[in-house]
Amino acid sequence: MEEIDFSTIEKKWQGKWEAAKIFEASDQSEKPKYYVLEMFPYPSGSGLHMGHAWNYTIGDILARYKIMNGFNVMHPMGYDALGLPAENAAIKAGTHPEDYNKKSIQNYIKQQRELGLSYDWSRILSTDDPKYYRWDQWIFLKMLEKGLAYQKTSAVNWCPECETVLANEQVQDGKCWRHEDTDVNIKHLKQWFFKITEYADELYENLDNMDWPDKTKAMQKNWIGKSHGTEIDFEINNETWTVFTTRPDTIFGVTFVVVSAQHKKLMELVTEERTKNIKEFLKNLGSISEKELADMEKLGVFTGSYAINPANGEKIPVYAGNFVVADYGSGMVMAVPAHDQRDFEFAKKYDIGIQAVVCPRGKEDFENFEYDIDYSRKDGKEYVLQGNSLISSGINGETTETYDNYAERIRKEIFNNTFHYRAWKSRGELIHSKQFNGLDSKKAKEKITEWLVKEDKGRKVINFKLRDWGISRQRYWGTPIPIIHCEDCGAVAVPENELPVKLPRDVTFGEGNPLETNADWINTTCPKCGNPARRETDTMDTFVNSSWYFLRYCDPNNSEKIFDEEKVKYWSPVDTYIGGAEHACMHLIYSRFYVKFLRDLGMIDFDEPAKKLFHQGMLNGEGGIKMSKSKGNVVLPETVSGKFGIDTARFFLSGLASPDKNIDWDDKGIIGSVKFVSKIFRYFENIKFADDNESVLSLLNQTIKNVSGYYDNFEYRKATIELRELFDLIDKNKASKETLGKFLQILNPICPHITEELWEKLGNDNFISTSDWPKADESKIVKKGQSGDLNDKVIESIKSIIEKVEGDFSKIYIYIMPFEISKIDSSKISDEIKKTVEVFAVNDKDKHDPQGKAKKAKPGKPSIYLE
RNA sequence: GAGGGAAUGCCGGAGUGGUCAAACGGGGCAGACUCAAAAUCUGUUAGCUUAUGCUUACGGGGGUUCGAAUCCUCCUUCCCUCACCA
Repeated sequence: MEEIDFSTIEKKWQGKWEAAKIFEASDQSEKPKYYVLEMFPYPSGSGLHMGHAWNYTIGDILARYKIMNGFNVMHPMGYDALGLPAENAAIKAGTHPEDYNKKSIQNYIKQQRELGLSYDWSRILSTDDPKYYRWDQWIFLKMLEKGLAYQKTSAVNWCPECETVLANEQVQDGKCWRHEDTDVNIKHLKQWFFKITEYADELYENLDNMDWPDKTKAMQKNWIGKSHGTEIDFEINNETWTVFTTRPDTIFGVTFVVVSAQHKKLMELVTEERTKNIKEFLKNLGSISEKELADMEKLGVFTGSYAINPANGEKIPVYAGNFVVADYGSGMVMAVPAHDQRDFEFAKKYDIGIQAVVCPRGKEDFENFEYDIDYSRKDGKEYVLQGNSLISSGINGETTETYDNYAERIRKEIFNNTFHYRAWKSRGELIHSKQFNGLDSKKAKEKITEWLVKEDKGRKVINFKLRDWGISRQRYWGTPIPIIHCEDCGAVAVPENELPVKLPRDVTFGEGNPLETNADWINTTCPKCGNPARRETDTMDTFVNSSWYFLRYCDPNNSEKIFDEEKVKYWSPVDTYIGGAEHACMHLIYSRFYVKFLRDLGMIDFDEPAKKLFHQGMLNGEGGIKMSKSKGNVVLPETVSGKFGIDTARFFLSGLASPDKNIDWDDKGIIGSVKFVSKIFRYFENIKFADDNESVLSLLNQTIKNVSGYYDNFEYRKATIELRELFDLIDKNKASKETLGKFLQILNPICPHITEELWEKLGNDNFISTSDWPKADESKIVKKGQSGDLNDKVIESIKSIIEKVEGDFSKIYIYIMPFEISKIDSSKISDEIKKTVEVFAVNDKDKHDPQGKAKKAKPGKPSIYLE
C-alpha cells in the first residue's frame, strides 16, 4: 500500500476551508447560535506542543459537530498577550516585549492554522493591542465611577522573583503561582483594588444554578467562603471593638480576646508599658513569609488592655496574636479555650483561664472518637472502642472501661473545668451560662444571638473569605491604569475620550518598574486643573484582560464601543467553555465578577459568562511525565503531523480516555490508530460499492444515534470505539456509497482532513465539514437479544442436560425471574419433555431448591434442576 | 483541619442492580499468508473443567436483595484544591 501523504491532504483542505471562509461566523443567521470557546493561550516563545493542540482539538471536535448539526457556530481564538512571562522572556532574549510577543503570536497562529482548527480567524484578538486594552481601561473607569475601584494601602503579597504584587488568588501554598519555589512576602503598599466582594454573595449563591463541574463550584465556594455568624461588641478602653464568631453559644466561656498582629489599629490597644514587647513581637513577625507564618506556633503578646465580655461583664485580657487573620471579619476574635483547640493551646501556653460552657450530655454527644484518642495519648495509652468497652493498652498493661463510664468521666471533667488535654468542640448542653443553662448548644446559637441583638451588643452577619482583588502590578507589560496623580486633585481619572493610555515603547528594563524610566510618559498635566501631574505607573493584573475577552469576540473590531450590545446579546453567553481546572479560583471567578458588573452597567443581559464549563485533562509525555523542554519529552504537533497525520493523532488521543482525564502520549500506542486510518484509506483505494445488508444498516444507524450523543457530551472515546466497530463491519460486508458517506460524516469531527479527502473521492463536491449531519433511522436498528419463545429455549436446555446427565429423575424444576414468570408455560414444557415440571420465581420463599440453582437464573435464561 | 475525586483483568480504560469472566484499545500467546516480516488476517489471553458448567475475581470488611463491579455502611490507600477564616 502507498504511504498516505497526510501533510499534503492537510494543507489542501486547510487551504480550501480558508478560501471558502466556511468557519467565519455570521452575526446574522437563521440558524440557532452556538458559541464554543477554548481559553485563549498565553503566547510563549517556545510555541505550542501536542498538549496544547489536544486542548484545542477537544473544542474543535465539538465545534465541528455543532456546525454539521445546523448551528451558527462561533469558535474564535485570540491571545492573552500581556503579562509578566513575556516581559521576562523578552528581557532575557534582549528584545522588547512588544517585538517578542509579535513573534510568539505569529508562531502560534501558524501552528494553529496547521492544526486545521475550525477557528473564525476574522475575530482574532490580542490583549496587548491598544485597541483591546483601551476597553480594559474603560472598564476600570466605570468601576471607579461606581465605587468598585479604589486605592488603599494594605499588606500585600509580594513575589520577589516577579518583583510585583500578587492577588490572593495568585498565591498558592504561600508561594507565587508562577514560581513554586519562591516564598511570597508581605509588603505594605498603596494599591488599586476592584471590589469583587461587592458581588461575593451572588458569586457564591449562583453557583448552585450553574452547569459547571461540581469540583470547580466546590472550589469557588470554598474560596468565597460564606459563613453565617454573629458580630459581638466588646468594650475596650471605653471604645467598641467588634469580633466575628460562628460560636455565639460559647460567649460565656470567653476568657480573652486576640487581635491580629497586622491589625491597623493594634497600637491603640497597646498600653505604654507593653509597647516594647509588642514592637519586638511585630518585628519578629515582619521578617517571615506568609507560608512560614501559617506553619508557626500560635504566639501572642498581652497588649495591656482589657475587654469587657458583653455577656457577663467580666474583664478579660486582650492579646495580639500571629494567628488571627487581619482582614477577615474584624481582624479580632473572641477566644474560648474550652471549646476551640487553637484558643485552648494559646491559653495553656500563656496560662490564661479556661471556662467550659458546653458540656456533653453523655455518650450520644461523643460524635466521634477523636477526643478520646487525643486524650488518651497524653497518658501513653491507645484507646480502642470494642462493642461498648474502651480497651486501652499502654505502659501499665491493658485496662478496660465501659464507653458509658468513659463518657461520664469526660463529662464530669468538662463540667468541673478540670479537663487538660483538649478543647470540647462538639455539641452539648450549655452550662455556666446564666439564663441559657441547659439549652442545646445549637439552639443556644440562635437564642444568644437574639439576646445580643436585643441588648444592642451584637448582630447576625454573613462573612466571606473572599477579599477584594488587588489589580496593581509594578511591571511594564500590562494595561496602564488610566489615572493621573495630581498634587492638588489627587488621583484623577483619565477622561474617556483620551483612552487608550498607551504603553510607551521606550523604557529601560532593570531594577524596579520599567515605566518609571520614561519621564516623558510619566509627566503630564492634570485633566482637572491643568497643573503638572504624574501618570500612575502601576499596570493592571493580566487577569483583567482575560475577564471579558469572550465578549469582545462577539464584536472584535468595534472602535466606538467596548462591544455592540446587540451582537453580544446574540452570541453570549458562551455555550461551552473549555479550559484548565487551575483557573477555578482565578480567571473563572474574575470573569464571573466582570459579567455581573457589566450586567449591572446595563451592557449585557445575562449573569454568567458560560453556560457549560469543561476542564480538559493534561497531555503528558511518554510514561506520564509532564512535557517540558528540560526533560526533552516535548511532542510537537508538526512532528506528529508529519509522522502519523494530525487526524490520526486526534483519533488516537480521543480514544485514549475521556478528555477530562490526564493522558500520556505514546508513540507506540498511536499505532492502533494508524492501522485504523490506513484501513479506511485502503478501503477507499479500490472502492467497490455494494448493497447494504441488514447488519450494516442496523449498526450504521445505531452508531449515528449513539455517536451524536457522545459528541455532545465529550464522550469522544466512546465515539472512536463505535466508529471502529462500524467500519470493521463495513470492511467485512462492504457497503453502499451512501453508507460510506455517512460513516465519513460521523467520523469528520475527529478526523476532519482525511474525511474531507475521502468525501471528495466518493464524488461529492461540497465540504463534508459543512454537510448536514446524517439522521439515524431507528427503524433500521435491529435490537439484539430479542430472543424467541422462552419455552423453546428452556426445552432445548433441558434436553441437552438430559443427554449429558446420568441417572434417573422424574421431576424438573425451573427457576425464573419474577417478571418473566408469565412467559413460561409449564404444561407445554411438560408435554414436550414428558416429565413433571414445576416452575418457581427465584424470589419464591417456598420453592423447592436443594442445590441453590435459583441463584443461577438470569433474565432470558431460567435455571433448571432435575430430581 | 475543610472540601472534591478516585481504586476494575498484564496495562490504559468502559461499565452504576440481572444477558458481566466484564466493551474497546494496547501488550502477550498461537495460527494463516509470506523467502521473511515491525504489514495484513484469524483465534486466544482467571483457573478447573466440559451436565443448563463450577470456583475465584472489579481496594478491604459488613449489609440490602432471589441476584451486587454497580445500592447502603464502615475501613484502607491514592490524587487534587483550599487551608490558623474564629
